[in-house]
Amino acid sequence: MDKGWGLALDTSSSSSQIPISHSFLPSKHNNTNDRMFPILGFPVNLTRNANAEDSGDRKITGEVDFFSERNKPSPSASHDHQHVVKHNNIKKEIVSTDVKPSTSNIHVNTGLQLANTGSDQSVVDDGVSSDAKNTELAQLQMELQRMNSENKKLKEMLNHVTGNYTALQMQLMALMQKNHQTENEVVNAKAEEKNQGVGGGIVPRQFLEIGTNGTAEVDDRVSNSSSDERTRSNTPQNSLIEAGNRDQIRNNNGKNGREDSPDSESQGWGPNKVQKILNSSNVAEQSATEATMRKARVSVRARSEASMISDGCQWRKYGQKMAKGNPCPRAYYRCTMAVGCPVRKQVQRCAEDKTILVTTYEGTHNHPLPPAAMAMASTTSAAASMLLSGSMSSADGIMTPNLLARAILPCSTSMATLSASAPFPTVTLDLTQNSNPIPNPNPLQQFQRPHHAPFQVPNFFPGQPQNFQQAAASLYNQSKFSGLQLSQEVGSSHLTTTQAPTLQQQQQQSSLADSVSAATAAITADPNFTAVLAAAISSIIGGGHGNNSSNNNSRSTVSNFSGN
DNA sequence: CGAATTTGACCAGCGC
DNA sequence: GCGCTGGTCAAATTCG
Repeated sequence: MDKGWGLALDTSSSSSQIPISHSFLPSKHNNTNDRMFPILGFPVNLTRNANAEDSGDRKITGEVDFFSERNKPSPSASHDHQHVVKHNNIKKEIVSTDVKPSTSNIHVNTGLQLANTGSDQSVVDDGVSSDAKNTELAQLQMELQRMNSENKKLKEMLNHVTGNYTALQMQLMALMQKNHQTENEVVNAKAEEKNQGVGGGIVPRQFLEIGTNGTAEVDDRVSNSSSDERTRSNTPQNSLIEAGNRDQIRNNNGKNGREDSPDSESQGWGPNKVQKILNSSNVAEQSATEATMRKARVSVRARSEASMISDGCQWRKYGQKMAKGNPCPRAYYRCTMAVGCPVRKQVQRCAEDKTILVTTYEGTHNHPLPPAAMAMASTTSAAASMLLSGSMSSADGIMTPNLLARAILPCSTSMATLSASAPFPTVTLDLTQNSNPIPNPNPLQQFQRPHHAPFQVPNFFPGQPQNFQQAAASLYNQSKFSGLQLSQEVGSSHLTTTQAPTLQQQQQQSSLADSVSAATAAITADPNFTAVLAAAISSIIGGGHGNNSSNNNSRSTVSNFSGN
């Protein structure tokens, strides 16, 4: 259940274990076992009270690392009441709390007590006067204090923003889902209205084929609703016999009279779906819409040694077949994160290169997604939307492959391809190809994340690296969840790399935002998608009756694409 | 013991 | 009509 959730943000901690931007983190202090956590380069006891003010009530004794070589105390200082710690081969002296404060025994507001000279300020071995040293120390102290408070503010801001971001993300998902239903109702109402005009409650197939080419798979799916209408009114068996209704047929006429398992019943594609459809035209339309979306497929090619990439969603395998022309079996999975989620995926290794795992997604999740699943879901969903949107309405009826390639993976040269000959409109995101090493001016650059070995990342498995760049960050981050492994080579050559494992928390904190942001930035690079997205968003904002632009587009343009 | 996976059977579409 | 293929189901099996 928790697969892929390992990087979920935890901003609820009441302790001081607040993830800090790794830019502040020196690589040395990476062992959290010692309860030292670096803030602005100054290790501070992690267990301090988070509510403590920055003033001296956070006195930390014996766990304070000295912050600068230049502040190295005089070696001749008395050690009577001092802890002596060694760090970075520098002997540092820390006054214990029982030392009375004095002008020479400076209290740093972070709780540090610097044993600069202690009572031995008269001992100055470098010829600098104690006043000058004290002045310098005071300045450093002030600076430290300022940076500390700034750091604290930044942390709070970061936590706040991250929390808001996650919350908004979930709200958006919920809204989209809700809007989807509302839209279906509207479409259904219009359809019924027109049905009455046509008469007999029988919807001519052409009515639902907004596209002119007429034979699109999607149209078949869309016509499911009309079939259902027909079933409701006339119930001719043969009226059900058309593409996309075999499951319903099986359910109605199934010679085996199979008892549908709760599982299959719960699935949007289960045989009992027809009963639900018969009971609710809204559901029928919704299923039709889902079917429409489901027809659009997004195939992701990535190198992986695992049998399946876990993309943050929960999948249940329901079948496996040997496909023609491929010695590797094809596995069928359905999403089990929510009852009735229509999303399914096929996983198969590439016949030519068995290190390449081809995952084909189909459908749209009808439930909120965990953050770990957001990246992949939004990426595939966006690709599917583009596939079914006006982006397809180019002169030749097929989108320029590189357009989508650039939109989804802007850094790539031709990582995304479209298949018009396939039975279903399919977009393939190829993450296996080497992209050109030319530095990419893409804004996604800012989303580059350091990459490290798969430390503590669940479901990380060894795999062959892909040399895609930062624009694949949308998938890069999800890959950290999913187990797609990016190479160290990638990380080192194309992504900023540091070696401090303590960056994990920072990565965790930022990966979600980066992931979604990167995907968003990448996807919205395409003006066509931007238009679709804008329409979708405006429909959401406008009360949920505009999102059908996407679906209408789907219906109207996908036929251009099916080509069969 | 429940959940997940495996696997053989079933079914529809499609081409011949 | 027949065979092939892709997709799905569900009983049997395995796994945790």
